[in-house]
Amino acid sequence: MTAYLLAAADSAPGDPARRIVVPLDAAGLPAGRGTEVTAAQLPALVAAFQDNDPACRWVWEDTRVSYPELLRGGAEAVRCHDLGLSAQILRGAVPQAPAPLIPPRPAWISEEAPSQQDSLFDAPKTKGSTPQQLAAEYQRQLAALPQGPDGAKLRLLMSLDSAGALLAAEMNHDGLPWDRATHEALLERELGPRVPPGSRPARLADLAEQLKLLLDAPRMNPDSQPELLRALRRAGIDTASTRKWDLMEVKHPVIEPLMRYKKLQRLFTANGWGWLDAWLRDGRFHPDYVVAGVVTGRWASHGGGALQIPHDVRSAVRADPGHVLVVADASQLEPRILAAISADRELAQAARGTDLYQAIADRAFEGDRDLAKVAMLGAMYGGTTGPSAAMAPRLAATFPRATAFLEEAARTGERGGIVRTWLGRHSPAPGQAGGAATGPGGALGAPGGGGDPGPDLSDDAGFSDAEALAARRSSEAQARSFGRFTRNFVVQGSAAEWAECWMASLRTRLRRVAPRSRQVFFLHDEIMVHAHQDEAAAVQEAMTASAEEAARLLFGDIPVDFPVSIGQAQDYASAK
DNA sequence: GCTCAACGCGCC
DNA sequence: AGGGCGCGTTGAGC
Repeated sequence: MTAYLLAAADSAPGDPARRIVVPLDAAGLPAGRGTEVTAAQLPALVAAFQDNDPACRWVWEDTRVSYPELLRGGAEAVRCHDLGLSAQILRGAVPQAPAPLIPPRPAWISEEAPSQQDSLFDAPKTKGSTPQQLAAEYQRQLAALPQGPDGAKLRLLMSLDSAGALLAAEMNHDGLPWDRATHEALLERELGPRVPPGSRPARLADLAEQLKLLLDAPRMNPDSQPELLRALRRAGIDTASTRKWDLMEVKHPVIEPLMRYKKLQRLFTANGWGWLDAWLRDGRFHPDYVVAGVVTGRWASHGGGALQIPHDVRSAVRADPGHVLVVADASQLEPRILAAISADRELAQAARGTDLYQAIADRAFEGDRDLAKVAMLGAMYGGTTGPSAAMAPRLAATFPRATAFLEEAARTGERGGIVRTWLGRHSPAPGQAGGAATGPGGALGAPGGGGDPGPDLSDDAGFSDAEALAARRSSEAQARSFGRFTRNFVVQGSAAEWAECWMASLRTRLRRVAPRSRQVFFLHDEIMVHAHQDEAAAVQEAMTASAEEAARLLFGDIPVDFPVSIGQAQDYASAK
């Protein structure tokens, strides 16, 4: 298999941007001078290379920069090696390796203002990497992979993220078919006619007036959480917050209309007419996907909340005439992944067949499926309270290897350690993780080892005993929080690898068996294909076959099933 | 005028 | 005292 490096060529100021394609040998070294062409000529050249060499791989710095230009020119890459994503994988996995020769990739790239980005193809004004630098980085990455199975897994992980990046660019290019009329009819039915910016639609205005009356708070703004909370308290409602969850416990005439207000307000602000104006182009929604944008390796997205489309709004996702939406999701993916990565034979047995939770229930919970589900989810998320905690011992007795695997991951995190997914993606070090998982210790210092109570701060000037105790409590709470993070990381991250493998396998398969059908959406454990009606059956078969291939590629021949449930319909809401 | 944190809720 | 996200609003602070 040949690899070709695709990079921006040096060009003199004022010259049109040029691209260069350099063949690489097996070691990743340039094998020749390469071919230099204009941007407009590039898609045809890429297609010609692939016709000659259908198994070739394109090596480039950032798929999000290089690939859209090819897609716009009508060319599709068969496979690629994304140097940025691969460097990101290596950075965590092979800390002793030399530093990358290219700068870290930006979190995301704005399509609206590409000229303001330091992107690869903005040459010559920006300091883009040279072909020589990129070839050297490719060589460095191949050399940094350890020998043996760990290296092979990391290599597979790089391939998967790279394939994901190709698909992400393709799905962004094609867009998700979206019917504005259906969406607008839904908005009008729920909210009333569209109103000018700055005012509330009729239904929201009515409900707001009702809330003010019921709470006897004529000046209250229900969109202001502090004002709402004060008004609720004044009305004698004892609630910890204005959260839906807390309010459900309360008995008061205001609760029902308040819940309705919150739901409609959410629809209005997150997926209302403004959303349509901002994100819909020519009947398609074009979200920016960020491959491995989540620390666990899951995809993230920017713009329009692509991964949080509410169920009610999904009816607006509609197939074109002559097409159908085929939607598949992996059933109970995470516990099945747990069975595979922990090699728990009993859990693997339970994972044969389509209803894993019932099988767990039959083994450990006298057939109580709900209890089994709560217990299993609690074990994977680190639940420490309620029924999930109460059922933990029974789960541990029945599935000792799986529970020990999770406990080990949690203890590693509590010590401030690092865990890895099945293919070797590493968790961030404590304090490196973005968001809530800030790691144990924090500014007060991580606990040194398991059981270490931490430094005695009471000797330090300015700390009272009470402050020292509070600091220690906070430090221990942070350690437990990081333990829950690493506990979940190993499962969520490995599941993301399986799903990306499933998705990449399907991408290859569809080009063979359903060339007029396109993958248009990917949501953690769910794939949507906009299928030509003549190909819908072939798409379904491909989805099942790809799931089997993903399991085999990741885990080999193990006795764990990964069933996918598939539905098809004209719209997304009906297809699930 | 801007940025940022907190809150709350949508998805898995 | 349950993991991971994105995003809209409000309100505080600069």
